[in-house]
Amino acid sequence: MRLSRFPLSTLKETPADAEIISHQLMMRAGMLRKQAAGIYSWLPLGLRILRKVEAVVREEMERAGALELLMPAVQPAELWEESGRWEQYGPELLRFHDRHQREFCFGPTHEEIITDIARREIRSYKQLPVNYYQIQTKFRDEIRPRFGVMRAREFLMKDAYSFHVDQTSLDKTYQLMYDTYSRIFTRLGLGFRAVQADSGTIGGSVSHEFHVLADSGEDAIAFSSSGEYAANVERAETVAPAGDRAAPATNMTVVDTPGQHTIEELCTFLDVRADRCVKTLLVNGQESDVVALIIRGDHELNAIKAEQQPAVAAPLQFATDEQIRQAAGCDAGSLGPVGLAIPTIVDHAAAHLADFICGANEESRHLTGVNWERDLPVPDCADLRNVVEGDPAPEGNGTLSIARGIEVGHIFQLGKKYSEAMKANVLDERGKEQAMIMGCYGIGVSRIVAAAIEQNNDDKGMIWPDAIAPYQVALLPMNMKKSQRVREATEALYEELLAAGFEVLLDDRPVRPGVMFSDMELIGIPHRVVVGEKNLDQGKLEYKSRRDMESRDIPRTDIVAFLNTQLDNR
RNA sequence: CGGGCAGUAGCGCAGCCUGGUAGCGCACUUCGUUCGGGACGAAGGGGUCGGAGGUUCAAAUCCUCUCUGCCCGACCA
Repeated sequence: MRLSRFPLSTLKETPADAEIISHQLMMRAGMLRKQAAGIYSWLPLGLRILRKVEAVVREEMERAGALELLMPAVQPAELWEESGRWEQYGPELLRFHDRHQREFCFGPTHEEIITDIARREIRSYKQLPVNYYQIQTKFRDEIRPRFGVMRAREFLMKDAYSFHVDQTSLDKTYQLMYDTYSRIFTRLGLGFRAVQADSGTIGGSVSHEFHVLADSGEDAIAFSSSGEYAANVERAETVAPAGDRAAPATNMTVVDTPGQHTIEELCTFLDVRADRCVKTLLVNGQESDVVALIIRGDHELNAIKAEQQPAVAAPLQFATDEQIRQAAGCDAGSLGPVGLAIPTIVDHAAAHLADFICGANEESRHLTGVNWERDLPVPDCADLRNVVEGDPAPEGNGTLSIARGIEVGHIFQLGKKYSEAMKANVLDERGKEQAMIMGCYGIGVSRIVAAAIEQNNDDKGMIWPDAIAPYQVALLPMNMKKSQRVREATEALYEELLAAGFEVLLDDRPVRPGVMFSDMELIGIPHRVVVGEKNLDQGKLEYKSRRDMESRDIPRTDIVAFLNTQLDNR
């Protein structure tokens, strides 16, 4: 491509609403234009990258024997009513109706459609297993779209759905998809981790997420030092402390704590560490009005774990100030478990404390030297908290570390949730009708573009891995306007590189060299060849990798062979 | 949904308090000089100041309503 025919509009200044580096660079490079909150146009430069990601995903899905199809973006409400999700899904589902007042939604995912297809197309176990996939635009009406295409409302996704006659077959395909995803992210040049995950609203049991590691990631993932265990913090299990609780050493004492409400304030006031305190959280109960959850002062409640407790109402909802006053006779900042006459669940770590500190259920009073059994009965124990750095790993040895990740892939074993609800049956070997077992597998294609930038950038701009670079080689003539030799040499080289199969971006604009350099660096073209008079005199060309600090001279005659050695996907 | 901030040229912003010719930088057009790291000079084009209503001789500026965007928001217990 000749840049003289490509409306590249790079910006020196960063648009004010772009917060993270990938969004800033995509805007500055002119890859994207925002049309509305969380809705973007992909301009030619950006689309080339998106299509490359798509191509790698498609190739690997084909290699894994999956079959591409294309389902409608607009889906009829009836199918969603059949699966029960028309009620369940909530405001994230964009709903509308046609001129006949029939209800539709813009698909946020396609379990209903694919299950409908499978129940019509698949009759016999002999046709199984089968794995269908598509690469298609989804819409999820996120509360707070942000970070450009990282968390957009409209986005491009690869979604796949497999159908099986038994669990063994699903296990096999699930493992194949796990391996395929690993291949895809490796080919895309991304640093990633597969982690155990919560399956959320899609349903099902077994599930893994694939995260690109980046500090700007919205998810926290925990992994063990031994490398055997990795899980989203949402579902990473804590291990109950081993051994017996220490024996009480002090008496329970009421202390005056005027104006002390937060754990932090209390710790400073009493000069103790937060792990000597417990905090008491009141949430709405399933049967009782409220339920008390007790966790150690330095720990955080895990909403998913709390919600899974039978006594706790789902979705998790904190008690109002009024409910708290009614249940405990005080405000939230003075709550404690002693003498609290409501159902109570305590986290393992808090249950292991001796001589701890808590609110006295009375304004400006706390209790110190509190001990389970002696001062109050031990309530039900459960895993209620988020894991923290240094916690013991739940499986195997070692401790947990926590890193930030961007979720770019998610695979689930769905089981029969949809096939049973929608009667997607096949005849098995004995001629008996059976609901098919399903798996589903998603990749956020547009999000990968942003994630790749988060992982590959410097102060000059993006640095594309060869596999997804919009163009592989930037060809920059120095002073082409004046120098006929440079012009002729560049034209010849351009044709030669194209003929050799390279994707070349020729900067034939009448601009100064500095502009070319900084533009090519901003848009992250991984390989750069400069044609200048001085080098031509010596029969050489100048090459520089986007990742290198220094350029080097390459004999003109060797350039094609040399570039072939530099590009890692040829 | 709640709280905060902001809408002025494609982008980044000033002007608003104290009403009176709508500005600056980048980008864009033309000419000239320059030409290996975002050049310089000169001359230009581009605006219903988010929208509606009001106050006033006069509104980007003051008042009311409204729309849009951005940021923050379960956890003081």
